[in-house]
Amino acid sequence: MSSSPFYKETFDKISPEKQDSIFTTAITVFAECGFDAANINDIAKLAGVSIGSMYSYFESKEDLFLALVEKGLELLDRAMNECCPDEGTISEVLERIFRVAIRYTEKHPDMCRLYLLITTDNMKAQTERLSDRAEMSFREMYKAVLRRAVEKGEVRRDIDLDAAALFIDNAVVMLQFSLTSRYYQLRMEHYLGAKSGDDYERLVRSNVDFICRGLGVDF
Amino acid sequence: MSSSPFYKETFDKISPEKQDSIFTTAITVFAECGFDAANINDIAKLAGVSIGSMYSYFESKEDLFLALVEKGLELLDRAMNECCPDEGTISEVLERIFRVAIRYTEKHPDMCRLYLLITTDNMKAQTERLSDRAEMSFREMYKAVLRRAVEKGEVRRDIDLDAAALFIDNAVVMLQFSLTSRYYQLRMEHYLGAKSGDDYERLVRSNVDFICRGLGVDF
Amino acid sequence: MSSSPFYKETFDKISPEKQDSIFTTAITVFAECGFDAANINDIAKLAGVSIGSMYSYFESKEDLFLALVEKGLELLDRAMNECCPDEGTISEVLERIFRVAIRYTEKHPDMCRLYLLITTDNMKAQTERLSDRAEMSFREMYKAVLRRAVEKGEVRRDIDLDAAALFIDNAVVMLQFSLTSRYYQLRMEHYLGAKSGDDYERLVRSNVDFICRGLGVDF
Amino acid sequence: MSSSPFYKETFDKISPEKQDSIFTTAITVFAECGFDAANINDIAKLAGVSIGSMYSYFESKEDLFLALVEKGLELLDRAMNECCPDEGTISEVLERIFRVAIRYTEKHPDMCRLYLLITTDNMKAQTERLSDRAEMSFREMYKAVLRRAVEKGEVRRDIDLDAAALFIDNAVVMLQFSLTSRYYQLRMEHYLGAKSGDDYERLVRSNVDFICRGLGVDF
DNA sequence: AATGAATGAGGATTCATTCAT
DNA sequence: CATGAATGAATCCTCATTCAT
Repeated sequence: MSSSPFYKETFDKISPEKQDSIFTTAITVFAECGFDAANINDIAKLAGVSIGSMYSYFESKEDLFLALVEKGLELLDRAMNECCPDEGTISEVLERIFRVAIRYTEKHPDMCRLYLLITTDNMKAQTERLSDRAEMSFREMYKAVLRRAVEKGEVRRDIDLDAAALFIDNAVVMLQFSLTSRYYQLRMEHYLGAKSGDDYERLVRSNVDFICRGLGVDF
Repeated sequence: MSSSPFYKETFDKISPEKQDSIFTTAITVFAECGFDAANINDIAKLAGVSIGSMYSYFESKEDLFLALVEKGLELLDRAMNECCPDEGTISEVLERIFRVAIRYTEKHPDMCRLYLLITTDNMKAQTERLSDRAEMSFREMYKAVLRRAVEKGEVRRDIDLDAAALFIDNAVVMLQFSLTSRYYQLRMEHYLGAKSGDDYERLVRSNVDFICRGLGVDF
Repeated sequence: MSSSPFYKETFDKISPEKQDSIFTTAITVFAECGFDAANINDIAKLAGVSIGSMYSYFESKEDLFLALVEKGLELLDRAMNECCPDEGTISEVLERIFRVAIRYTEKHPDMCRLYLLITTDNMKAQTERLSDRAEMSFREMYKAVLRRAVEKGEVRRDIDLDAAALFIDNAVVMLQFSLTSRYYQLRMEHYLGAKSGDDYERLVRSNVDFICRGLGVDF
Repeated sequence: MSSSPFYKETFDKISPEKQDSIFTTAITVFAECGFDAANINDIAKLAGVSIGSMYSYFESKEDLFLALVEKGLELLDRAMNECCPDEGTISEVLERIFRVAIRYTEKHPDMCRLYLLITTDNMKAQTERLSDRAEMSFREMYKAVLRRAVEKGEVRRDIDLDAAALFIDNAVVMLQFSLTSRYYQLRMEHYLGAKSGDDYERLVRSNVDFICRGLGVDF
C-alpha cells in the first residue's frame, strides 16, 4: 500500500516480471561485486531495462540497493514468522527457527550476502536510512518466545532474557553467514571439518542444544 | 622477521614511525570508506608519503589492504594468546577471553571494521590470498581450552566440542562487531537497550554465563 | 556496412562530421606523438568530444588507433585500385601506380606516418589483430599486373615474379615514407639533393625506369 | 677519441663489460617495447646498474637511446665497409653488400628494430640530433660503386645514378626490415611464400639480379 | 514513459628524474 | 662515485547521473 521510500511510483506501475528481473539481477550483481564496484549501467543492461528507466524507478544507486535489502528483509521476516513461535516446546521452536533460516539462506544466498554488505561501516549512511523501515519483527519474536518459555517454566527465571534473545539472533546470523560467505564458510570448516556446511542436521542440532542448555532448558 | 607477501622489502627499511603513520592512516580510511571507495592517493597524502613511495612499499591497493589486515590479525592473535588458557576454571578463562576481546576492540576499532570488510564476498579473491597467512591460533586455543575442561570434568562429555568452539568464536566475533559497527551496535541496543554497549560487565557476564551453561558447566 | 571490430556500434550512429573530426584529430595526434605518447583525453578534447563518449565509441586507445589505420588502409586500397591495371603498357601502369601513391601521400601524410608506426615491433600485438582485416588488395594487383605483362611479352619470362612484385611494393612504400617521414626525407635528400622531394616527375620517372629495366622491359 | 654527445665522460670510465651490459640490455628493451614504453629503471635493474649511475652516464632516456643507435650505426657502417667495393664486378659487389646486410641483421636484430623506431616521426627531435653524428659512409659507398661501374662500362651511362643509389639503399633497408620486423616479415611472406625469410640465397639473388638489370648491367 | 548517448570528475598506477646518504 | 628511495605529474579508463529525443 504505502510505497517504499526507496523507489518511485513509476516502479509500482511496471509489470511484476520486470520488477522481478530488476531485483534479481541487481541482487546478483551487488552480491558479486559489493556496493561500490557494482555498475548500475550493467545491472540495467542485464535486467533488460534502459538506465534511463532505471533512474525513473530509483532515485540513485543507493536507493536501488536499499530497495533490494528492504525487500529481502521483508521476505526474511515473513519466512521467520512461519516458525509458529507458539507451538511446541522452546526446543522445537528453536529447531524450526534454524530450519527456516537455513531454507531462506539456500533460497536467497545473494540476499544474505547483501546483509553482510550493509553490516559494513562504510554503508553507515545507508544503514541509518534503512533501520527505520526494516521490518525485523522476528527480533520481537525471539523475545516473545523466550518470555513464554519462562512463563511455561521451560527456561530458568534468573537468565538475562534480552541477552539470550541477542544470543539466538547471533547464532542465526552467524549460521546464515557461514552458509553464504566464502570467508565464514572456510571458518566453519576450520572448526567443524570439510563439507560441514552440508550437514544441516548437525548444524541445527548443535545450535539448538547449545542454546537450550544456555537457557537452562531440560531436554 | 620473515617478510610479508603483502609489502615489499622497501617497507621494512623505513622508520617505524612512518610505517605506523601509513598503517594507521590506511586503516582509518579503509574503515571509513570501505575497500573500493578508499582512495590511495588520499591515504598517501594523509600519511605524509608520496604515492610513488606508497607504490614502492606496496604492489597495489589490495596488497596495502591485506598487509593491514595481516598485521591486525597478528595483533589480535597475540592479544588473544595472553588469555592464559591454562590458568583457572573454564569460566575464568572465558571471562578473560571476552575481556581481552573487548580491550582489543576498544584499542583497534577501525581494525575490527576491516575484519567486517574482508568477510564480504566481493573480497573473496583477497580473502583467499590471506587465509594462508593469517595467524589465528586462538581458534586452536578455543578447542584446546574445551578439551582440557572436559578432561578436568568441568564440561559435559557428550557435547560437540568443535561446534562449541565455533560457538565461542561466534560470540567473540559478534561482540566485537557490536562494539565497532554502527549496524551491529544499533542491533545490540535493540536487544539490550540504549548505551548497553558501554556496560562491559553485563556483556562479559551474559556471554560467559550463557556459554558456560551451554557447555554444561556447574557454576 | 559491416561494422569494424575496432569501433562500437555507437560510433556508427553519430554524424559523419563528428566521425571525421575524431578521425582527423586522432590521426594527427598519433602521427605527431606516436602511439604511447598520444593522449586520448587530449584527442577527445581537440575533437570536441568528451572522453566518456570516446570510450563509448572505442573500447580502448588501441582500438581507436586500429580503427584509424583500418580506415586509412581501406582508403589507400581504394585509391590504388583506381590505377586501371589493365590499361596500357606495364610502364604506363607503373607510372599510374606511383602517381596515385604520391597523391595519396600528399592527401594523407599523417596517415602514412601511422603506417610507419605499425611497422614498429612494439606494435606487434596490434599489428597481428589488424592483419586479418587490412584490405591490401593492391598487393594482389601488383602480382596480376606482372603476370599479364609476362603474357603480353612485355616482361622477361625468366624473372622471379613474386620477388618483382615485392620490389614494386618496396619502391612504393619507400617513396611514401620519403615523402612523409622527416627521417626518410632527409635520407632522400642526401641521395637526390635538397628539395628533391618536390620533384615528383623525377621521382616517378626514376622509379618507373628502374623497375622497368629490372623487369627486362623494352621501353 | 672524441666522446659521443650522447653519453657523459663517466661512461667512458666504467669497464667495457658493464658498458656492454648496459647497451645490450637497453637495446633489447627498447626493441621490445619501443621508446616510450621502455622503462629506464627496468633497464638499469636488468643491466645490474643503479638508476643513479645510469643518470651519471646518460643525461636522459633520450640520450641513452641515441647513444645506442649511434653505436649500432657505427657497427653497421663498419660492417658495410667490409664489402670491398673495389673488388670484382658490380654484380659481385652488390652480392657482397646484401650478404653483409643479412649477416648484420642476423647478428643484431634488436638493433635493426631500433632503426625502425627512429624512422618514426614522433622521434623527429631525436633523429635530428642524430643525423649530424651518424656515420653512414656506406651511402657514399653506394654512389662510389655506381660511379666506378659506369666508368668501367658495366652500367649504362644514361641512368640517374643518385636515384639508383637510393634504390640500392631502399632494397637493403627493406630487406633488413623484412628480416627483423614481424610486420614486414608477414608482408614478405605474402609475396614470396612462407619461410621465404630463411631462403637467403633467393633473397640475395633476386635483389642482385633485379638491381643489375635496373642498372642495365649485362650478366 | 522510455531510451541511451553524453558527460567529466575521479582514481589506480607508472616512471623519468632528483638528491641525500 | 654509487646508490636507490622519493617524488608527483601524467594517463587510461570507469561509471553515476542527466537530458534531449
